[in-house]
Amino acid sequence: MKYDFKLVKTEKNTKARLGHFAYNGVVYETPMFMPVGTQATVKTMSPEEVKECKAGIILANTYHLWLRPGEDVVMHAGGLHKFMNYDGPILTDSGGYQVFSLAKNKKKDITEDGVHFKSHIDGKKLFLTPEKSIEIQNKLDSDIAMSFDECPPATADYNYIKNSMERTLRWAKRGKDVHNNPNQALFGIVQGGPYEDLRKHSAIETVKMNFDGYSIGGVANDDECKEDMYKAIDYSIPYLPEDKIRYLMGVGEPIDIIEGVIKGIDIFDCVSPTRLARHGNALTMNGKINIKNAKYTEDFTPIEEGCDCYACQNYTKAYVRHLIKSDETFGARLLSIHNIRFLIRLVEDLRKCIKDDNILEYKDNFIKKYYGDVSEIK
RNA sequence: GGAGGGAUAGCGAAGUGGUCAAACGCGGCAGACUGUAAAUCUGUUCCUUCGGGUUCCAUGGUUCAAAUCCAUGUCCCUCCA
Repeated sequence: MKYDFKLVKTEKNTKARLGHFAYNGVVYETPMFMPVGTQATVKTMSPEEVKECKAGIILANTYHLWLRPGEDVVMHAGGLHKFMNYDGPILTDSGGYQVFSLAKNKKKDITEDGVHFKSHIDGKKLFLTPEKSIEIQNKLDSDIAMSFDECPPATADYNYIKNSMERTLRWAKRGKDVHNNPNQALFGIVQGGPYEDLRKHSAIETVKMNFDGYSIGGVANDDECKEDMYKAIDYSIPYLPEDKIRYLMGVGEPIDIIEGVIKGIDIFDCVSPTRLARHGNALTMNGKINIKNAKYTEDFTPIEEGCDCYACQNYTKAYVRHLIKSDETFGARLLSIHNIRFLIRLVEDLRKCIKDDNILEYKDNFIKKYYGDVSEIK
């Protein structure tokens, strides 16, 4: 395995953990936020810009790269790192989430063997199995592969989630059995919705298979409330080993990252910083702002006062607003840089809090600043 | 000088007697976005004290009823001299 994870410290008042993730001679600290680059690119950003934001691991997606350009093309290019020119660690998602998100309103057929569904590009019939997902990820040559799981919708009932979770366990075993790349870590995924018994069972059984790391999935789906997400974490964490990385999949919002860290999560990923950026929104410690709003027309201050990112160091809200309103790609790029850097600054703050044992105080102050006087957090 | 065509909301553009305060696109204003089918999607966009009021170049006319028909004027475009 190319990386080494060490738990360094646990915060005094919570379960928050400080860890060291060593990769190719570089030590990255956890908690960490991982930018998402589904199609082997963090949308609008160059790898150099991603690194300037002090990113560590980034994500790419098995499903998308399988369809286009095809895993063999990436393999012939010399693997994902060479293909996309990123020498930091890369994690590939298994495609399990795409079965849920792409086929949400379309026909799909989830069987014991795998999932039949249709390509979002040309409608071609596709069949993805746990073995196939691992095989593709092997060819992509990511550093961390994810098990192929099912991500049931938040609206699913207990029985559906129970059956789905049990199938995900069988799929995890099948994936692990065919995974034989010593240079690639393989993570298991805990499912089970917001139910304590299901999460517990899923966590215990997944850990028995001895993966290199564990993630909590099926969280932050459409319609899911924060309480259910927090339950999913609380019900899973006690059964995960201390010495392995814990990954909360698809999260997220700044407050959820803070809660996740407090509950013992080490790494996070989320599309929101880059998607929000492309849609004209900037994350700041004083809340999310919509740079398109008329009030920023002549606001010649940085996106966020005190931010050390390239966008804030060199450009004003008025300029970024102009770019976004004019549909210029540079605007989306500057906001993406800022938002990625914002979440990474957030986890930097949290790491310091773990060292200083004052993360709860930080959370209280964050909520006051980010949400203002509003007592209710949506 | 002659022959045609046209003027519709901020802009472009449908509509050619009533169901028109007027499709649609752009622009404007705002909202959503959590392992990216998302540089996407949604709402709203004449005025209003929410009863109603005032619109489709202008003026006059026909009609129960006009953005729509008629007359005149103004401006724009194309073609022929």
